[in-house]
Amino acid sequence: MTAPAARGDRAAVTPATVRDAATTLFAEKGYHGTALSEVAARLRIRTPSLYNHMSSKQELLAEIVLRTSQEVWDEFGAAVDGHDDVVSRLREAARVYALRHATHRREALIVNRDVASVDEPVLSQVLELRRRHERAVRDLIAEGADQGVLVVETPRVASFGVLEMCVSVARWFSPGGPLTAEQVAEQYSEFALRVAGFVSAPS
Amino acid sequence: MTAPAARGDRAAVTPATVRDAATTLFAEKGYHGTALSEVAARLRIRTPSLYNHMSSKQELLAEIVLRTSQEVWDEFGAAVDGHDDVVSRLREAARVYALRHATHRREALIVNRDVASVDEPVLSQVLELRRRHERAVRDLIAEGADQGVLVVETPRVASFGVLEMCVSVARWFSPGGPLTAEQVAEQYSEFALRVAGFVSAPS
DNA sequence: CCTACCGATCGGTAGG
DNA sequence: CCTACCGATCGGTAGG
Repeated sequence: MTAPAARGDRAAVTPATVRDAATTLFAEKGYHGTALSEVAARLRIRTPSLYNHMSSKQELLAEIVLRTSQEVWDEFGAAVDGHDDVVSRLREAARVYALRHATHRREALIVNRDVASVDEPVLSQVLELRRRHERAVRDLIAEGADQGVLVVETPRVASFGVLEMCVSVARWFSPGGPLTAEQVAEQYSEFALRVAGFVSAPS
Repeated sequence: MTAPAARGDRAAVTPATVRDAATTLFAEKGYHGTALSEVAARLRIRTPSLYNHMSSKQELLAEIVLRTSQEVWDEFGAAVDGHDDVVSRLREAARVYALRHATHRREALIVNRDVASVDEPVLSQVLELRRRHERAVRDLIAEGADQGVLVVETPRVASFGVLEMCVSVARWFSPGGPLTAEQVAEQYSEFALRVAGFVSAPS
């Protein structure tokens, strides 16, 4: 346990910097595996000082998870907007979802690992946003199957396959790797169409 | 905190029943989110009595994770064995991997959530087993691409897509749902071939 | 932003 | 298998 450094060595602490430090540590060690003393140490302050910028550890988690879930739903809407055909809508939905999981890896890992630790009433809000997103993608695939442009046995299974494949980008992608987040998202949007049974040259 | 029930109300406690109770709770609440007192309560005994059947909480986690990782690698070997062509090998590899994640959901959730909490030297053994499995699947896809029976931009990306898609079955599959584990595994093995760019009727 | 401190709970041990 | 108990650590508060 080292003492905090002198004033000049540390940046200003704000609610945003506290949330950012918590995001890094929750992603790395999990919500229950992270002590607030570790969050404080990252910011070079003492644990009680954190309470000038947040109200509780639970609030930090709830904010991270709710904000992320809301952004996912908003991005989905923006992505499918302006595309009329179901294949383009599915492609864009998968692209933005995969892209987010490459560019917001920490938040994605927290949501997928610790969403069950979020207290009510936020938990219900988060689950509702997730359900809406899942439903929208499932409906997209079902619609494509009805139109005959997609070929799937079970839309529900295919939609889980597509969505969870995109989610998992957060688990292996590295910003320092050979591919950019955009390149990976592009490949994954192609994977999504393949899983959904899209054939560019129908027979 | 209720007292343990009378003798006749509880089954015999053994190392296996302790591990099973821990598996259920670790999967549900995470390793750090689970107290040994909860494991004991599930077995209707007091916390110190657990130590007659295990040596530490960490040992429980290490056993679950190592055993599962070893089984994944063994199953992969058995699945590809006896198949000569790369497409059949990939199909069977994906099928058994998806099937395992539908039938061993608790263990899968623990491995994917808490593997980083496993202490050395077990952690290194686990990571080595995972690397071997990943490498074997990547090599399978690369080989198929070389032969021209699979079409992928980047074998590494496609192999992550395939593997992580199968992993995620553990996150949504329900044994009481409309599909059996075998039916889901069959669909996922088809998804895997689609992601890897297999076309049954080559042009 | 800090020191001092709180009650609660944790994993684990002693010793039957 | 239990009761009794340990030191350590947790999230959080008091009061500057």
